Amino acid sequence: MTQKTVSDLRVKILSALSDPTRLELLEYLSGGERCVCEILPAFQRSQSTISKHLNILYEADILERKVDGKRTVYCIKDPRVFEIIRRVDSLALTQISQLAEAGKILEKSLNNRS
Amino acid sequence: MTQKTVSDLRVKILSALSDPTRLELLEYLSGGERCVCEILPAFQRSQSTISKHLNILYEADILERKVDGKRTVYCIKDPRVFEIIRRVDSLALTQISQLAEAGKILEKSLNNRS
DNA sequence: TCTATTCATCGTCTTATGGCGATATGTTTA
DNA sequence: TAAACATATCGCCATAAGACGATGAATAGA
Repeated sequence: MTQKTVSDLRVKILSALSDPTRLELLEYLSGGERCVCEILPAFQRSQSTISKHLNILYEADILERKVDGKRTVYCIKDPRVFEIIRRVDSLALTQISQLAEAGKILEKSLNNRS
Repeated sequence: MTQKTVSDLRVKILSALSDPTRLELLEYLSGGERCVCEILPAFQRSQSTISKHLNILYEADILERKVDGKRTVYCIKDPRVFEIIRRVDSLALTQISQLAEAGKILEKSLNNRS
């Protein structure tokens, strides 16, 4: 039995989330389940690349997969994944505003110097 | 000006979080600020490796750094990073329990088959 | 000023990751 | 059963990432 610890799984989940294409895939799937043939035209990546990304999300237990005839349909397994992403976005937004703040202060001191 | 979008930053944050050593570093720093010479003996990694990991967390704006004499002190910049990690853990725990559930069902059906 | 301490950075190696085209597999449809 | 379709997988390449020891730069103390 391949004993999986929470530590292993969380690294796997976070790794799966740390790619721009995969984050876009999740956003795309937030609208509901989609088969690969719907997903493909929405992304400027080769079929093999998209398939690989979907599989990484599936292996991380983030996506669910069901085969329906000759189609394969993917969907979000647990919507809490979006809560995680939203919290990360929130952190990122704070970082951006702090950067902007620092920029203003720098600008001001440069003006005063002249 | 290197324009940073939220998308760029969130990938950077998530990438920084997707490594077991760095997650351990964050846990270690959850107890408060620590200088590198305190951190080092707590980890079985070379000094250069730890330094690099700390820098990745710093570059992702997750850690703050202040130089104090010949020491460098690191601390958590925004405690919300732990909320993110806790949510990921929560997802991971759900996955584990679902795995355990599936295991039981499989076991049962194997017993019935005999 | 010489030495020790603390830490970052460099160079190198090995492995992981993302990308693609080509091929394989399974499923409908003709 | 052959052809067409939908996906997964393979093999390859290029780049990124993690690890380490060695070196460099700054500070503190003798």
